[in-house]
Amino acid sequence: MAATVTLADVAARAGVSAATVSRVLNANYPVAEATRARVLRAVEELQYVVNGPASALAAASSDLVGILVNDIADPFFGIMASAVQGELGELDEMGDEGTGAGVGAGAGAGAGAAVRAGGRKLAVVCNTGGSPERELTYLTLLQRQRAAAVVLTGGAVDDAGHARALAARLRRLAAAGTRVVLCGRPPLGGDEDRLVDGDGDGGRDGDADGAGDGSGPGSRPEPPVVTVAFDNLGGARRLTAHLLALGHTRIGYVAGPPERTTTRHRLAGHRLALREHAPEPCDGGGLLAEADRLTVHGGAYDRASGYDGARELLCRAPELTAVLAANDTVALGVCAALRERGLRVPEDVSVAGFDDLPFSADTRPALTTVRLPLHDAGARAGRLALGLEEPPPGGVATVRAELTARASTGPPPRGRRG
Amino acid sequence: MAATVTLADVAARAGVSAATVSRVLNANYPVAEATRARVLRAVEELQYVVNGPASALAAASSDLVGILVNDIADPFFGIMASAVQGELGELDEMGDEGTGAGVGAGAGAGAGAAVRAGGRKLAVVCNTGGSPERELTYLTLLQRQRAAAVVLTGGAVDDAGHARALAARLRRLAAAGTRVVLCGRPPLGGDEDRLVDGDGDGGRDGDADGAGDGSGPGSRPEPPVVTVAFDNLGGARRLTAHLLALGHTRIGYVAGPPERTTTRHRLAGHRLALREHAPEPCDGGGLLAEADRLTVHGGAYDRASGYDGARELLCRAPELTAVLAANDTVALGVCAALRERGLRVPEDVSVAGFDDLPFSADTRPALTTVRLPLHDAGARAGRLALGLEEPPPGGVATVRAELTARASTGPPPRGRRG
DNA sequence: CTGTTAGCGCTTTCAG
DNA sequence: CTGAAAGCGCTAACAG
Repeated sequence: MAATVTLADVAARAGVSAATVSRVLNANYPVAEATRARVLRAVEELQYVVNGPASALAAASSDLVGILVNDIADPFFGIMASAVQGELGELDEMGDEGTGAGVGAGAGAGAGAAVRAGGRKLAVVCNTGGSPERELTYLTLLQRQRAAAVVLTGGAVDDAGHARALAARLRRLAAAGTRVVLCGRPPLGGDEDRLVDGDGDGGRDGDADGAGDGSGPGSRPEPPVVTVAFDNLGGARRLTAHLLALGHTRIGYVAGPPERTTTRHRLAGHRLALREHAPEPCDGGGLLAEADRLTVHGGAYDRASGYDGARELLCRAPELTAVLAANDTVALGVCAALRERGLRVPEDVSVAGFDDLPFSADTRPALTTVRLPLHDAGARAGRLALGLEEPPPGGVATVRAELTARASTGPPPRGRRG
Repeated sequence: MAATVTLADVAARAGVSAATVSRVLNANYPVAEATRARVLRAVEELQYVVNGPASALAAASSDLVGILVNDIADPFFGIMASAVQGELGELDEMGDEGTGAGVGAGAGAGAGAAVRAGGRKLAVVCNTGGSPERELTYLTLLQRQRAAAVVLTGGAVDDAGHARALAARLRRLAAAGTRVVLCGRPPLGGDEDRLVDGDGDGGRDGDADGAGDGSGPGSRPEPPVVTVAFDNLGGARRLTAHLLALGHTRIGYVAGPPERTTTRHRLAGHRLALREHAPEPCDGGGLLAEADRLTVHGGAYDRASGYDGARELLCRAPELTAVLAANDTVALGVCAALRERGLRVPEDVSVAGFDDLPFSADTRPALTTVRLPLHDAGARAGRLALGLEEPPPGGVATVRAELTARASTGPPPRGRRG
């Protein structure tokens, strides 16, 4: 176990002080070119690798950026995480190398990587499995590491207790200098619970379409937790409206786990559309009244939930002509269950998903869904996490969820029209 | 920005020494129950969070476990990563809490997470995007953090230069005490290049089944890099044999990026089956001779490569009756291209994938593929990384790749039979 | 069982 | 431009 080489070793070898080596490595201070070269050579010869903990301790900061996801095996998160990470990674190669060229070239590919762990961020993704406890745990771990930033992706668990605990920890993180951004999840202290007590922000977050540069100088208090949210409600509403317009009135809904914000918002959008459909109270009430019976909740956003949910729905209401799924993966399961019953999609039953994951365009029939700009949202979150982009006015950007009608939805079978 | 609270603050508040607080937090030393409670309360009141870098520096070790993946948006990696992480996460709650119960209960859910970041590992996944440079970079970063373990998943780039650089860095990591495990990738210094030079370890890595407490000081030889590999070659061979048995002889192959080990091994298996098919040199030679013309390489393991590849193949050899894809995702693209040409699967052309990702059973027609035990392999890698499981003899375990025949393959169209 | 005493390896003023 | 020195916050022997 070769005694690990330290800064001091490099310094000795290069015949300079540790301070100088540090300055060369961090490129944050002028150093004579000759000295610099000597140091770099020593680093190379000794295969020196900075001791992260030590430098983090001394500098009171680290280059860790944490990305929390609910399910790493789900492309929904994979795509966002990948986009976030992509933004961070782009700071590559010669940021402010000062004297430039020589170094990058001189080091050579393989070995170069060893030396330059310079100003690069270590983006890591943490899989919470959707558990609030693990989420908190990871946040603690990240806080412990003095992470530079944290990005939380995907819906949250909508429980007052956890929401409060989470908000508290997030604010503490932010206060400690870690940038916190929410991506694909509602703003902190969401809908039912303001939680923004002590902050005393006078004005409502009014500016719907802020013309703003948002860099409102000076006056802004603590760096807030910034959010890139999806318009789940709006998307779901448009999706249901699409079905309604096709003539469906018996619409089943295989929702996600009931405690998740994503589930709730999509469901809310669905019901909103239902309510809007018939201006007269009685009719609208009719569809809405049905809604409860036609909604089942799955235990996860997975294929199995879709399969089981659709079977349940079919028992409960064999008359339905359309099934909405919590997301595309769930929709896959719904289709499977339908086929098993000998029902054709969309001739007998229309099916729609949500998210527009890559495979959705390739299923047969191609899946009608609501497109979420996962990649863009993730990239934006990444930039926000790095402080490369001005936070949106109010700290919250809501990105549009676009109806993407494909072949899995069509008019209800003749004679069954609403 | 509330000045962060330190161990000393907690110690003062609890009226004990810093050492005692440390002992309580790490539960690695006897502490009087009363004192312990006092400390815990102080921690709670002060919302203290351990400074990771500081403790890592002092203890010369960290609780970071890195999982490297080629593409985090690909479920292939997501599933493995999730499995690895699952193993690490299971160490949860009261490992060796000593005095037991009281604490876990006393702390309360939300707050509990804050305190106990005890013996838990921080499993993080790093997305290399398939780039060898980024792989090296992440390894450096991880080494910098003195990671406890590193798991590299998925195929490698089969280039002598990179292989050497990678092997070198991996061995250095291992030498520095980081456990290194390869999952779904061929063993280090793989097929063409041993690379185990200068290490001068007298005895072979002898202790096959160390009765070991593992903490064996000093005497332990180098902890080897252990591998959980997939039998890509065997799987591909069985898959092609399946097609051959159905009567196909014009089999197209949309392979992955040419430089990847995974691509090469699968292709090798395919060709092996082709060669084996006809004992007579001339026939076998015939199929093999065709193979080159019927093989196209994609730039990635994605849908687009499948789509483009299939189109190319169709131009080149409209007579083919089957198309093998680099993996299931690629197969999706292949099917899309085929459909576009008005070709039915499997009536006109059979299609098969590889990996058996979750969606593969749900596509129409259900995809014939080769099932890889992604989850099991990941879990095993996780256990290996934690030292929870004895390394396999020779340090390499090869897991089977099983042919999973479904509806997307069938006999070639009448009159076109080989 | 608990306090004291040294550092871990690096960054960073502050002087040259 | 470079060196010297003083910690960053925690852990790990040692003594009590």
